[in-house]
Amino acid sequence: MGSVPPELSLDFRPTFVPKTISNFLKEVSMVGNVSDKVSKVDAFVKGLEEEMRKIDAFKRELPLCMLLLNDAIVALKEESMQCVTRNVEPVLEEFIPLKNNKKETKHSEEDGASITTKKDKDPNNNNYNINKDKKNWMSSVQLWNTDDDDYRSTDHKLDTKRNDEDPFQGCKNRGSARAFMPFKPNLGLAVRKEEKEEIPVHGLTLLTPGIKNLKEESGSTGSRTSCSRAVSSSAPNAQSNFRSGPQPLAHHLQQQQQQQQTARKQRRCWSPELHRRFVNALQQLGGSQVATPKQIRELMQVDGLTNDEVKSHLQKYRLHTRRLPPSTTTPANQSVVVLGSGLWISQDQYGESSKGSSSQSGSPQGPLQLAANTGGTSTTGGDSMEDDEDAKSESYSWKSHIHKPGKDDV
DNA sequence: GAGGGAATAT
DNA sequence: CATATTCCCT
Repeated sequence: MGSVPPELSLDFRPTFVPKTISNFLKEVSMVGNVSDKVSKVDAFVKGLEEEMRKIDAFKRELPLCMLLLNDAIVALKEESMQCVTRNVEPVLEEFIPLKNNKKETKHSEEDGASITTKKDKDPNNNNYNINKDKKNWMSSVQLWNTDDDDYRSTDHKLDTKRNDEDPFQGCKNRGSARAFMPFKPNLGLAVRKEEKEEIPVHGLTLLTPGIKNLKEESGSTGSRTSCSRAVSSSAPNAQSNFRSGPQPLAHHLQQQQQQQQTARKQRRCWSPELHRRFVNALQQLGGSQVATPKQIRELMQVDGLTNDEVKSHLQKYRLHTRRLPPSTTTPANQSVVVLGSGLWISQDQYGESSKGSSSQSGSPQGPLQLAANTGGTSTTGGDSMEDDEDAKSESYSWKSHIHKPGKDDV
């Protein structure tokens, strides 16, 4: 951190030649190596920032300078980001449907699944015939979905706020359930650290429903998470409810303990946005095989997300992907075959709401269920992808995102 | 504690 | 069956 970029140091070395931004960009664009590219840009930005700091004292005298500098910085940063996110020597991974595992038990290392150049040989194309029809799994855009929370009770306010950055906007329901989380009456309290009702995240908010389930440390030191969550009577398994009679306290405790033992955390499903971040993080970290849960979690910057959750997600992700051999050519802008945007989404919760038929009422766009879009975006083209996120469906699955490059996918 | 893998629950 | 959580081991 200490080093001063050449642009700033007083000793002008030959390395530093002032150039216009457009020249600079031109130059950078010629650089093949992405990381070089990025570091070049970053260095430049650094210089600009330093410059800005310097003239900060004179900002009143040089307002336009400030403006220009700022403008340049922002633009370059953007550029840099883009380099990183989409160009970063994409770690090529492809999805493999678990189902077909049988066939390709192993040895499918060199599957050619990919990008463009190889069409002459792909022996196992059949393996990868993915259902091109994507039943994407997201039905909401929220970060987490859980089965538990009932949406019907939320009275969406649906105000017209639609920030582009607000992941909520697409949310079917409870889009704006920020300040107040309508919980079921019976499960009143007990919000534990993990189950914060909402967690602001970089413009993302992560909602978790009220209750995951109870789990406390039993006296026997055994349990790992000694989370003392309030024992609301409405555990998912609601066994507790049944006999809440006048029984001795000991009994009660026992029951609680049993619950704790048996009770599991409510399943939370990954929203598209969340998953997008996940994938993004993976890319930055060099692929699912090398990224570690913690790193991923930190990169994702999602509050409330636990290592375990990431780990689990990662585990599954790895199951579905295989690293592709660093393709010889690697033109740096070939797109990666990553699952575009699937996320876990809860399984039931959507359809069945008995009373508030309009359950999802909130969704601004109306209840688009299974989007009919079957068109697989042909990834080959360039870096346009990850746009299929709007499709919503009730189901989720990795396979729905597998993409087969070959035109003839059978 | 973190990571990986596997058992188990949903 | 697929996914999510938890357990076990290192």
